[in-house]
Amino acid sequence: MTGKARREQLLDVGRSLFAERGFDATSVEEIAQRAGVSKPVVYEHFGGKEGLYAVVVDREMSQLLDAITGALTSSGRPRELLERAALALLDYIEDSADGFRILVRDSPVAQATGSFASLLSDAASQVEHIMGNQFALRGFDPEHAPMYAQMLVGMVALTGQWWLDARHPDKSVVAAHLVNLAWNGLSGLEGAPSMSTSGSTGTPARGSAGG
Amino acid sequence: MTGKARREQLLDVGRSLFAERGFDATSVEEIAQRAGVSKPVVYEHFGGKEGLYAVVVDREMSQLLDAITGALTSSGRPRELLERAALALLDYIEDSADGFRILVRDSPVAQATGSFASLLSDAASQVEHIMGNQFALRGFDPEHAPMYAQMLVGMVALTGQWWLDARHPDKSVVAAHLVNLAWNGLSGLEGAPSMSTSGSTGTPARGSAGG
DNA sequence: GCGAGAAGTTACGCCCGCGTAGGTTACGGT
DNA sequence: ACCGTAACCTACGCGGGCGTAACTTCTCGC
Repeated sequence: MTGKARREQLLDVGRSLFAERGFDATSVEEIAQRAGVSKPVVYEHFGGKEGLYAVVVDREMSQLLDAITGALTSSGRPRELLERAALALLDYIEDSADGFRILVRDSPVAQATGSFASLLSDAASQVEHIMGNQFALRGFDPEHAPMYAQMLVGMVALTGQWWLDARHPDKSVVAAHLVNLAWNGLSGLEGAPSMSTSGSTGTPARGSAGG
Repeated sequence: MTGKARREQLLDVGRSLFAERGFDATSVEEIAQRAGVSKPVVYEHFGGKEGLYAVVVDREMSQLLDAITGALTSSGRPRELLERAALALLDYIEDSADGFRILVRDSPVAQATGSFASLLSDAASQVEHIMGNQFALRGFDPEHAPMYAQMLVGMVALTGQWWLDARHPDKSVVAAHLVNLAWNGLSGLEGAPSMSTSGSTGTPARGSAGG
């Protein structure tokens, strides 16, 4: 097998194992064994366990970050951006679940350099920028923008983490409900929200429930 | 030193170290050393590293869970319950930061039995119950209640995680803004929300000059 | 004063998993 | 035919950290 191909295979195997067991509990021996080779091959390609892990994390990080950044920097009203960003995350989770598991389940290595927390704060700062503008328009204290950004990011991120296992309802429905909550709040919740891209209908009932 | 006292001391030292380095990276040797004793003492009291860790996690789990459950099962309108639950979490984070760090930073051991994820899903199921009632009153699909519960819990939890390091603004302000977003949504956001009740630990909400 | 037991110590065995040294096969160019 | 190189293997050194065995105070209650 050619070196390049072997390298990619090892990355696949490593990603899968790291997702399943975590960094510490995964041995180089096991990675090699599952790839059908012996240990030194791994060292040949990545210089060690941390090297392989670093590449895996780096790829996943940039993939997810690109998707989210793309969504947040596209043109449209803030509500649409939020919707796209949520959907981007769910898309990523759907077809790269292992990668997401790795990012969520930090590691001693990535802790310092680039962890999931840093990715979240990166996303949050983008949201923060958008919100800062809106706050300025409405005359709110812009100092609170970071906090609200954090709340939104947290809501989306942990909902994604939940959906990772639940996988139901469909991601577009989840995204619609996320936007529903974020936009309308519990007091003005719509019963059956829909994506803004496919038209907006619903029951806008801004009456307080009391109770 | 008496056995009971030594046991408590080891728990303190262990909590601190586990919070700082994580489970794997913390050695029994180090725990013993920082407590001013030798390794076998730890084994005498807890049977091993996992034993000590289990006790630490169990205490933190039940402490936090009790606080949140207490808030969510108290009497009042749902909005007040949310507010109290958020404040309960922030209270816990404030005076037990190390414990919170441990819960967040799961471990290979606790993964199966009781991890932070299980605590979240526990909290979520309580929220879910409350929301199910509200959904029924409003004629919404109750099947979506778990999802909204997850969103709320996620929002609060990750905001707490952010506040763990930020520590600003004051926790009562954070709670007020959490409720603001959850209740009013971005479209109906208030500029300077205030608590509907005073803080549980006697720290009253500070009125700040809104923009 | 003196045994009993609680509290603690030093020293060791052992396993696991990382990383490396040195040898083996296959294949393309000359 | 023959050398060089790329891919790969078996086998080992080594360290760290868990858990334990056997020995030493220290302090009571009598």
